[in-house]
Amino acid sequence: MDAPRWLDEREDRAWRGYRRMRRLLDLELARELMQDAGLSEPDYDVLSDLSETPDQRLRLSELADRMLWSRSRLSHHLSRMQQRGLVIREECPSDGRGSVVALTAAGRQAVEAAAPGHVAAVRRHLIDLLTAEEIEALGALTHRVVDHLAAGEQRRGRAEV
Amino acid sequence: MDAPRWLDEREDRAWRGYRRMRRLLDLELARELMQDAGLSEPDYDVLSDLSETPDQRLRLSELADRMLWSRSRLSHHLSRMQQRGLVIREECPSDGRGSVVALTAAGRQAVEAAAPGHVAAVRRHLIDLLTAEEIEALGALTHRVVDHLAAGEQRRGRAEV
DNA sequence: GCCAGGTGGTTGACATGTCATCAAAGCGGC
DNA sequence: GCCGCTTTGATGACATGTCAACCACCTGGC
Repeated sequence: MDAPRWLDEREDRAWRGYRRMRRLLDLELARELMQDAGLSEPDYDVLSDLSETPDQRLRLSELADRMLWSRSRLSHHLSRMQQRGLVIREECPSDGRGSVVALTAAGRQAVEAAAPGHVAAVRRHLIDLLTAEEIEALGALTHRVVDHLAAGEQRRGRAEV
Repeated sequence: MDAPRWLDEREDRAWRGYRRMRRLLDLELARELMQDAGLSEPDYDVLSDLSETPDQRLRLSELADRMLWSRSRLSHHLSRMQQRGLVIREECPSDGRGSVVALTAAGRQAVEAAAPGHVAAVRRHLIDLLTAEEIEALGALTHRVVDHLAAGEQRRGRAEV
């Protein structure tokens, strides 16, 4: 193994800052969301993704892919949300194996009630603290990293049989 | 409630990119760390923080604060790591309630074996994909957000009795 | 010195996420 | 049409994290 290239001071600062921010920002957003709307972040993400689709419904696998969740996780989570009346499972007309999740009226109300406050929190704790250039840079850099990771996954998918 | 200020296109791009990156980067780093070194990210963080202290040992509360973990979580996790022989609990000489966690020889070996690969992964999937300006910007922006959140916590701590 | 209240850490019950496995249904070659 | 293989989603066992309750000990006012 070659001598490892450790992180220099600036790199280390960025990396530690990123991890700290991730943790604190998550905690705070989750805290406020739960307090104000009674939803966890995963709840909100599911409802939000569903509410953005034209028909307020999605195939499970499609939703899982969008959210970068495993099918198993989604299935468990939807069962809990279904218990609470936020979503409902329907049969898929075009594929007998499949299911479709749909937003219920209560689910739609829940996202609509939660969204303004949640967006405001995201602004207050992140977006509004950044300059226009930083927002631009953050968008560029995160997408580059995401594309790189997605490409890596592709490669791995082909490689390992 | 005022009309919510939704995110504009650039803000949305940054926010979505951030969340996607967070998820994918985490998964990939955790995957490689487990595969190469048999450690989870929480394991690595504990070992890494301990190995950075002069004496390879810390009070539990001190470690919990540094890691932004609850005491409960730390206690549970240390029990598991202790089972595996990576750390050991000692009595605190100066405070009869307290405990101290110390790195074992095996624990030290584990971090030292894991570190080069992990740093390389962080470089490969994040740091080396960014320009010097982006690294600088990421460091600045994350620290600003962290400071803001920490200040908010302070305020809340005083406010709610 | 002693007691009231705070602090440090552990614990158990519960919520959530992961992994492996499974059944049911689709798909494709023959 | 049939059979093997894949895909979809559900499920159960397990790992991990959270929350509230708890004990032991410290600390400060009296």
